[in-house]
Amino acid sequence: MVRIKEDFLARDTLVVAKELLGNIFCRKIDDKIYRGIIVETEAYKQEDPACHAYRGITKRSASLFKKPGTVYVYLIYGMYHCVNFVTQKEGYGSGVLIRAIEPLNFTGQTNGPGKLTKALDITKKLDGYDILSADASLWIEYGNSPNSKSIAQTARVGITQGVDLPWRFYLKENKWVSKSRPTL
DNA sequence: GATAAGATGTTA
DNA sequence: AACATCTTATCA
Repeated sequence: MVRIKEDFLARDTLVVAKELLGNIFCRKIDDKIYRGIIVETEAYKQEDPACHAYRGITKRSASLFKKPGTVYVYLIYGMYHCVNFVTQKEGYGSGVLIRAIEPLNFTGQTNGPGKLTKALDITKKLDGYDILSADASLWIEYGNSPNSKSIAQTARVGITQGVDLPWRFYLKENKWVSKSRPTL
């Protein structure tokens, strides 16, 4: 039950995205703690056209520029929330999108970015939240480090820019990884 | 103030 | 493959 600290997140976003795999996503709701293994992530950096921080700081993306450990939650397509953890350093807009987790002590649909936020009641109320604070209701604990051979690296899902960047990481043969999208 | 596009999920 | 559905960004 050791929580990750700022030094884990204050590194290159690609490294953080890869190393978050296998760690435990924790969410406390009404004194119950829900835990799940992070099985799929994507990296987003400021100089990447697909990143919300690409065109500078805006009202929506402001949290991406805060210190490592800040939560960035936004609404997509008017109906689904997506959750990110901010990385690197304050003032630089970057983060890791959590796309899927494997539930450990609860049941729920968590094999997609919109589904896992719905299952764990993650909404814009948590945007700008600090997961490193002592009384956090959302945080990450160290889990089992996956064998490097079990990690797959591919292009990201659901974007129209920066498609050539292989910045998506997931655990091979894990049934909780999100399904590929139909052609747009 | 209007408009277009979007880091998705469900259904058929 | 189509659609549900609405915030945000980007103009004017």
